[in-house]
Amino acid sequence: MPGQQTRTTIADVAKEAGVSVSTVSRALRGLDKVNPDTRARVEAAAEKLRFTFSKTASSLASGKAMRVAVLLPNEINSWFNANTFEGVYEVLSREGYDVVPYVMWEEDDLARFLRTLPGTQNFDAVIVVSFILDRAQRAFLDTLTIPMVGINVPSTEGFDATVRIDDEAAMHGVVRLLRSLGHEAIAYVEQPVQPSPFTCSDSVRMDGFLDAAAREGYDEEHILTIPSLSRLGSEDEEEAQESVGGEAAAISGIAAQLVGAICRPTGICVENDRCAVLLLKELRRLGWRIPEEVSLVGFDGDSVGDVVDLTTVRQNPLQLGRAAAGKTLALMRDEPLDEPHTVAPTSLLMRATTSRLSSGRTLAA
Amino acid sequence: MPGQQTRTTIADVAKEAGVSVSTVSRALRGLDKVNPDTRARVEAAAEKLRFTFSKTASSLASGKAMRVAVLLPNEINSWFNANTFEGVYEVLSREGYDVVPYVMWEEDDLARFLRTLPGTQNFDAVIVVSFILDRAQRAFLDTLTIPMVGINVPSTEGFDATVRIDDEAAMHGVVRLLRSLGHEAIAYVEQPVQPSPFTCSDSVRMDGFLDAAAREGYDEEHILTIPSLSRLGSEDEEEAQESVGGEAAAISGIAAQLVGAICRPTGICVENDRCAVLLLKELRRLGWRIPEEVSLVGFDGDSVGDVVDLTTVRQNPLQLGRAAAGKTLALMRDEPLDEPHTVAPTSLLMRATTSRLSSGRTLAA
DNA sequence: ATGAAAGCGCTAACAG
DNA sequence: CTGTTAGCGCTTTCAT
Repeated sequence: MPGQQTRTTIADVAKEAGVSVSTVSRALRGLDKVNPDTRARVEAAAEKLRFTFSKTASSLASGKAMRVAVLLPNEINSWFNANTFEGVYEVLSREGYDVVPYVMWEEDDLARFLRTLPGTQNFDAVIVVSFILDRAQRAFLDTLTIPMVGINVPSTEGFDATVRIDDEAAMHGVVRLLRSLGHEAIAYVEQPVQPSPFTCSDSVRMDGFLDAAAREGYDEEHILTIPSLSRLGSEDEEEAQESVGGEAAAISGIAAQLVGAICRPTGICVENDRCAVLLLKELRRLGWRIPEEVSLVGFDGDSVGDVVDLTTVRQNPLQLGRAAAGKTLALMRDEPLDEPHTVAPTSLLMRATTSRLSSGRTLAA
Repeated sequence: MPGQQTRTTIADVAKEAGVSVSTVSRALRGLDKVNPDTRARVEAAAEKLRFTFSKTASSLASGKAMRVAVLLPNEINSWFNANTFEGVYEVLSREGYDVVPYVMWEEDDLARFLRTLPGTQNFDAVIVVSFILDRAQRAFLDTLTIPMVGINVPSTEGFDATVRIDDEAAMHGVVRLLRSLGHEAIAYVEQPVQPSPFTCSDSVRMDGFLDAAAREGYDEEHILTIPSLSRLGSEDEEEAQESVGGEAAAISGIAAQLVGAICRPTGICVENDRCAVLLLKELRRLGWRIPEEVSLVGFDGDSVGDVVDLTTVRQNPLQLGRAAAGKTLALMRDEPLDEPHTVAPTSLLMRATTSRLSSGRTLAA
């Protein structure tokens, strides 16, 4: 049990190598203008003393935190968030940056986080994922001096760079597909149980669907929407449980709405694959023949869909994350960005949960 | 375009409030021994100046980094890693700690990381997930002064605390199940494509299986093992591709081995659910009737298994993460740990991919 | 190519 | 309860 072992500092190395601290700093950081011999001596001393820099001290002295914050809604562990984060991590960690996740549970968390941003150099950049910022917040971002990069944020305003997919266009593609398959009544299903009372940019998908449906000539009677429970203002706090029970119940509730609909939809689009596969299972259990009588389309390209060959809209959050990180890197280095705001592609993956509806064939009432 | 806006520091607030910096520090941190009036004045000044602390400066001065590192093998985005991380994050972020992930791709990364640990106070604690450390490394951990906490590490040696599931016991349960269902030839399948050349503690599962099989009276002819490709020393660098192609190919390779086995197994255990569902799909495609003729068991309790009602061994990495974080917190606060090393439960979840083998019934050769 | 010195923004004794 | 005084460990002009 040795006493409070005082950490070895750059000064110890300097003494050991017989040079000044500034020389040690230069040598160990690989800067030029250091005599090779000196450098070798310093490195040997550092090695011998098992010295490594204190990031904290370096940060304070240099003004660069070597740290970027990633703001995520609800959880780090959803398919989209986790993949996005991984992409960001991949690029930034390689360049020596720490990538620190911050999960926002309620609107207030975001506001609070943003408030801590100005004035102090805690981060070299902030990457914001999927949040819908109000006008005031976006204006506020403009006052900040560090790079702010958005991923799937509805507006580019306030951001130095953004990367996103085009949800509207993707939904339009889905609606066109359903129409071309002969579906005259369609439905959009949102993820029933939101993990927290946050409105994030997934919610633009439903609008995109409705917009596309209108353009494709569907009238109100032939469009069914099943919004998430939280949208309905159900304030049951029980719902945000970990237990899958709530989710299973919610899924069967959705299935019931679908089955009991006045104008029963035969073309269904679900907000994400995770939800879609559960609904698929439930609907089949209730006797719906998919894809013979009903077509189901997911969204994401999550591997859960592979097992059941779910037709879906694929996106690549890993790439989204990488792209955002690349832009962040450039911005931190004051390099010019040829295209600050980019749109990443999505693609319709046709698999086994969609098929042409035989004309004249209708579901029994 | 205002000039380099110099950040507002604690000194600015002090001046504004007409007090000393230390008073500001105390007031804003909520320490006692501060006159309520003074505190109010300071808070007003801080608010007015939009002041927030520089974490970096605080860390340097106080010696507490308020940051803990989480070391993860291969990727942050596997089911186990992501859930574990989320659990850790949940607990630690609530207490004001930054939780910083570090992904290790090769053995060297770990060694390098560990080397940077001594001497400098970059982290207040380190949480290590699933790594197998050699004797020298474990001994090294003992020399460190900050808390080291392990999750699913094979040996408690070198760690101040650990949380783990009992893989051996769980595998024993699986083997007993298969035996009781009447399976006389059994197989263990490892995840074919490892994301990186890392050996992490998942590999103890196969040993557990073999051990259990021996104890339950299976002889070598009736045990088939299909180790991961990387174990076989296949050095194809192509394999670590992102494309699912490699994985799909690997799965069908496994299926082929199973189908072509001299003593065809009817009870199969797969390292994890993700892999299991893919294999399930492929085996069914090849005409195997599961569970009527063959039983399949996964591992994890990943929600991918829900869709196909996969029988599996459930574990709860979220809880593992929370538990580890709790211990970490206690250690950082020098609180005593009543039980430094704990084992979390797993449970066998019987679903639709296992069933009793009708006696006398055999697969056609 | 190297050293001396002045901070970076804050905390933590120690006085008062 | 509040102010004074030293640093925390490193980077960075500015000399030399």
